[in-house]
Amino acid sequence: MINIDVKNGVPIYEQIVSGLKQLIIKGVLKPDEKVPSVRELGRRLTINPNTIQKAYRELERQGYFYTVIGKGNFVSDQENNGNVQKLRELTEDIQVLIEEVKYLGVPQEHLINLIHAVYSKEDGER
Amino acid sequence: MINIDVKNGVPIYEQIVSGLKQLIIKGVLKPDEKVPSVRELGRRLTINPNTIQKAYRELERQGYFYTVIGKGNFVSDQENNGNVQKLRELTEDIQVLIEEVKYLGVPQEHLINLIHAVYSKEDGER
Amino acid sequence: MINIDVKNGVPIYEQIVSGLKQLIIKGVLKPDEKVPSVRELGRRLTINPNTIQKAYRELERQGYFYTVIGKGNFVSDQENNGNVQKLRELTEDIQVLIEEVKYLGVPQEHLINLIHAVYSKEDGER
Amino acid sequence: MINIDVKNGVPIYEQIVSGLKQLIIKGVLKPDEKVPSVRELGRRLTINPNTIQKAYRELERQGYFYTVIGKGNFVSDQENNGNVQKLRELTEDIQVLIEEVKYLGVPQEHLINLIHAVYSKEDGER
DNA sequence: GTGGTCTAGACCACT
DNA sequence: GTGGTCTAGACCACC
Repeated sequence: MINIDVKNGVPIYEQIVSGLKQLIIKGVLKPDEKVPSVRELGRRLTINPNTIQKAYRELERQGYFYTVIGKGNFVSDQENNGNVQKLRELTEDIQVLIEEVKYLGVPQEHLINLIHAVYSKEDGER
Repeated sequence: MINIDVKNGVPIYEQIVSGLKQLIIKGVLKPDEKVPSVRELGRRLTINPNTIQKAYRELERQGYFYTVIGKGNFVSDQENNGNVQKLRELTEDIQVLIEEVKYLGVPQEHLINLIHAVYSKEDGER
Repeated sequence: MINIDVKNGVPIYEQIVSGLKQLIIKGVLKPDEKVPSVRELGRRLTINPNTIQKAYRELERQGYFYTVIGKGNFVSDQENNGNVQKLRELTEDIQVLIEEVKYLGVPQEHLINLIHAVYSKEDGER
Repeated sequence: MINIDVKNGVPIYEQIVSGLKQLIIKGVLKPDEKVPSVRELGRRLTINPNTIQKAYRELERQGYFYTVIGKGNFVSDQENNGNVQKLRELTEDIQVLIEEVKYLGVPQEHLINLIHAVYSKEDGER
């Protein structure tokens, strides 16, 4: 489900965050679907549940999860998300990276192709 | 010159790295130009010179600086930098971000405009 | 474990780097084995942990270590290390030295014997 | 005559030392030949004569130069050099490097070929 | 003056 | 407990 690489220096909880985010973005996990419990996922990845817990809280903070006490964690629907703020940050990040690769000599066609590629990809089964 | 926020969680030396990288990319600092000495910049930002040192070594490692012992640090020329590896990583980062904003509902025209905007901007006087 | 000479001009952290590299090469430290923590080794050698840190980061950069935050440092497996660049540099270093001893009158048989000796040595229990 | 690269971090005086050593080893500079004065070489390389001076002193210490006061510096003849000590150090350096490339997977034939190549090369005009 | 190394001691993030 | 960051202050090598 998610690949964790303990050797690459990236904190494990962050790898879980981006891993789950990827699954949501690719459409593998769909809105209102239940995600595994912290203990369950901890057992599967042989990782301390505390670490999973931390990742889940972060995903909730970022608006990808919502928690129902006593029931578990679920994937948020992105429709009604006050995501203006997040979008601005992401766009800014993209811009900084674009400026960097431009400085390193990448032609803009290369980037446009990349965008086309991403947008023409159908997200699995979303 | 650079704005440092000591309490936003991002390590100070990383903020210096990205700050100076920005100045180089924007063309404010030009190839072979001398950058402030570690002590000088440390004084200006009221930050310990050791921290500046760490940032400078990182910039050297990434190919943006070169050091002449006893003289100072200088901006590298980007011409012949074996930057294939770095470019691949950057492109991958961009792709992940693009996928994320796509999921959040950003139309691809928006991104294409962003690219055009960046590429039509003339970098100061580079 | 490692002998440090603080007054021979060679930086302490470099002595630690080559010392540990030797232990790895000789097979005393094996892949995925944990190495002493920075504090622990600092205590043993009565050297500041920061200095050990610097050595460990260098070993990581050279591909001999990997770091798991919160767990410790471990010996890397050398299988898939993009070490082409490193190999070229090492070979060049060897060539320069060979030219130098040749000039000083060492017969080539002497060097060939040296190579045979090194290659017939079994590395401990690797 | 000698190429100095101020950008690569290697102290300039060391680059001069190895550069001149190379010229001697390759046979370009022959025993008892006079080498340029510190001021002359400093002018040619646009480098501070103090730095050249330091390099010359180091070459004298290593037995490659001898100084005649009031006349200048000359290339030593290697015959009557108490070079046992130096040879031992060089051989040890070579051995360490050989062990390292062996660990990285270089076959011993590769090294033997390297030796043959160096020894079959005729040193220009020595 | 410049960068490079080292120490002592402190605080934080990760597991 | 582990590594990662930061400070303050010191000494050395290089030019």
